[in-house]
Amino acid sequence: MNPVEVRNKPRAKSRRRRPHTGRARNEVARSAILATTLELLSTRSRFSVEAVAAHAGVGKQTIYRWWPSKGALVLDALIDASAKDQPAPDTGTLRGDLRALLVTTFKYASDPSVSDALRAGVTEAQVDVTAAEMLRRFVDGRRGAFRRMLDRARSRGEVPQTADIELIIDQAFGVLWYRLLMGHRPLSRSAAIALAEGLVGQITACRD
Amino acid sequence: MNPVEVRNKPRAKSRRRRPHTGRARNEVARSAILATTLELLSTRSRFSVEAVAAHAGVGKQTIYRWWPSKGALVLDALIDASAKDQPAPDTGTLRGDLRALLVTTFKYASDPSVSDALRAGVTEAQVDVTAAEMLRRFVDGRRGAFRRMLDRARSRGEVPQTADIELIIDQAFGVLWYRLLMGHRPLSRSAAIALAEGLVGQITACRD
Amino acid sequence: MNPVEVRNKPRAKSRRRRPHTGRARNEVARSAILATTLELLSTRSRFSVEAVAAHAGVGKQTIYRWWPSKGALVLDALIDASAKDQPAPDTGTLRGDLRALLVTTFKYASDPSVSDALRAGVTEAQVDVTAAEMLRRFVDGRRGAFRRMLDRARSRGEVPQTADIELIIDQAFGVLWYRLLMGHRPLSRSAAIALAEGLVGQITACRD
Amino acid sequence: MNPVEVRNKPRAKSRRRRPHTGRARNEVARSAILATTLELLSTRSRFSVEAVAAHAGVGKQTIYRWWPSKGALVLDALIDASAKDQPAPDTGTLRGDLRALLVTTFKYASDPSVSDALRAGVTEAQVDVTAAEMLRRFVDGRRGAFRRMLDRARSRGEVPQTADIELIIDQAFGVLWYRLLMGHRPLSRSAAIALAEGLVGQITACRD
DNA sequence: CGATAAGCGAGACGGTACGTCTCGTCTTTGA
DNA sequence: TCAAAGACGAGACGTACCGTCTCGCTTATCG
Repeated sequence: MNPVEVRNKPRAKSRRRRPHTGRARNEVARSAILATTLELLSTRSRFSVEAVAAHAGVGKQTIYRWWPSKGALVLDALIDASAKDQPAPDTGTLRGDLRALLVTTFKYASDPSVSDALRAGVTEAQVDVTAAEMLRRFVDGRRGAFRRMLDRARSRGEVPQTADIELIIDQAFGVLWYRLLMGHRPLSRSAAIALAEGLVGQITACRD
Repeated sequence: MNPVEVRNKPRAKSRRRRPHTGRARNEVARSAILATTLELLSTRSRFSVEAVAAHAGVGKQTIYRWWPSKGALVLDALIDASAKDQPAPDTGTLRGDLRALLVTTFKYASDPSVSDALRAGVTEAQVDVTAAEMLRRFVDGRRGAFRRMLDRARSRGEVPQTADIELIIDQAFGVLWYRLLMGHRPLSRSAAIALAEGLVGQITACRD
Repeated sequence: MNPVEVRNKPRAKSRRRRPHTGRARNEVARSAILATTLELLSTRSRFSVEAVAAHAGVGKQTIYRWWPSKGALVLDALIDASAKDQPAPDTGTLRGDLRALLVTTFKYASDPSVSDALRAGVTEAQVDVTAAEMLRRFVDGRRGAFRRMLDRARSRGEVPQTADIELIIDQAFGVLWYRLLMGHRPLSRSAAIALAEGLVGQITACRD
Repeated sequence: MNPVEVRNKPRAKSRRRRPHTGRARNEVARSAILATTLELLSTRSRFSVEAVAAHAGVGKQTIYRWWPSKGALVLDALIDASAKDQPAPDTGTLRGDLRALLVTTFKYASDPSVSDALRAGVTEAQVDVTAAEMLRRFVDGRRGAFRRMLDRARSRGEVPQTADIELIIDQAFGVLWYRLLMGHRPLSRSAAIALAEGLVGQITACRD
């Protein structure tokens, strides 16, 4: 399942002897809700929990039983969607890895349904603490993959000790989110490649 | 006053002979509304047009007469606030200019009241077309200042022809917005300096 | 409960097996709304749905869920209030019945809270179609009682065939509403008695 | 001119030495306002002062300079319209006079534009004190004509001393307003005649 | 197998805010 | 000095959602 999912409602009082009684959670409903969420986020109409419930053929309470707020639902849909995403390959060189990761990430984020979810996610996170925490975990996960890639390159001697890895990561994802939110320029493949090239130059320039 | 302001309601058909009749716009109300908007955005309570009207001692209609939506108001307050901002100095070198601009910009954006307005602005822009256009103009203005600085450096021979100026700008503002929205790391002075250093390295690395 | 009440929203498609789903209507809220409506109509301050909601401790939507408009609410409150009203007795003679009915009706309509509701009801009905229909039903109900009384007298031979019963009723209620709305003269007991006397004279004068 | 008109706004400060300065009152505007008021009351759209001003090509303040409130305007339009109404003839008999007066009055009140104004007038009077006073004067004027007619008949010996003239008048106008406001039956010529007949019967029945 | 304990679709509830409309007042400008 | 134009503070309108609370039902698990 999805380990990031919020599951705070049940388990209020810890009772040993009876771990669970009653009807089991309906997995069909769960995935219908998440799928509908992504779908409604894509159509640029106003997104509402009410609409998700109606469209997914589900009671509103079934949503609020498992997600504490609208923002949490949006973030969970986003996380759920990105779980299917496969990791970038290990090409053996910093330039190759960086290029592969950025191209993959830009391609993924520029898918209309994903980009709408990303936009909605960051929007909700500005208003909803739970969503903010979930977004933070999501972002940290993505940063982690990036960091592992750079650490691999460093162990191969391709990254000098003086290089500020976190700032490199900030620049990579910064461009992604900035273009996503402002829309002044697309998340194209060529942009990903140019960015990779620039960051390689920046990293190697640190050698001096 | 502010040239970016939305002024769509009056003046549908241009008539020569009578440029304006009726009571003039109340500038006191205008600035009270914008000031209150910034103030309410800073207090992390839910921001609403209703609250702005009440707090500014103004009728709700007076807001809607001049701003087509909540988002437009937020963006105008942001633009109005940033108009007071002074430009970064011309230091004569790429490194100096870049560092000065980034330090100034980060300092400005990390002011609590400004950062809340920036966050709210980008949030509203995701939902409100007018706000999106205004944000776009705001962002373009900022990018313009950055671009002029890089062009100056290029004319001094500090920037090679192969350097992708737009991408450099995206990286700079990308880090700003990314940290602002995710909050994983502050917009510190040292971060601005490190970023300037990295971008200088990236630009000069293009020489090869 | 009240058969005149508007109940248009639910039950679009008749399904046998599940006559009702979802939370049941809150009868406490319903009567609080109607009671508050009457109360606010009595205080001669401006009557508003917003005030009813606030004063009854109820959400505005709860009012609009059950009443299609302000006018419908006013009329329903009026109808609900008049349902408690008891019928006039059967005295055995036209003069007695007529006098009893008019005295009762005038007394009822001159109660300050009722008269304010009646005034508000007819006022709303001039602007609101639903309210107009409801007022019409209310008025028809009252006319019906009057007509049954006259029919009883006719079957006793006290009312000639030539008498225009509908016009008699119009005269009786006409005086009532006219005095209510213009306020030039009160709905006193003596006026009711004099009116009864006059109408008896008019009815028996038809014998010639 | 119209003696009933409210003229409270000017004359705020009594200055002797200069009985009149400035531009004289624009009679064209005055009648345009009243005519537009009647016209807008007839079209069953929502009637507003703003609409009257726009439609009459007049500033809103020009309306409020001469009429203290919306209700006063409505009532004045009503009074102005009914001033053109000619009096019923003196036929020499109670039956003839009564019939003539009722037929005339019903005919006048059933004119669509007049009936809409009457309805609006009584509606406004329920909410607006000035309108209420004006309606009262209007109603008293009409009652006066009726009363003079009955007094004439009484001096001819056609009306016994015991007859309650005010109640007779209440019945006549009561039927008018009641039908006007409830709309259950039209203000037809035959109804006027039947009512006249009934009231004659009622008056003469008092002789016993 | 029956009792108990959830989960579920449906939908009413108290609220908050939206963006619109109109009231009656105030102010500017041209005639 | 008047009148048109129109901005203003105020406040109600009716709608859209929020997140919560029932209702009557269905479905697991345990004793």
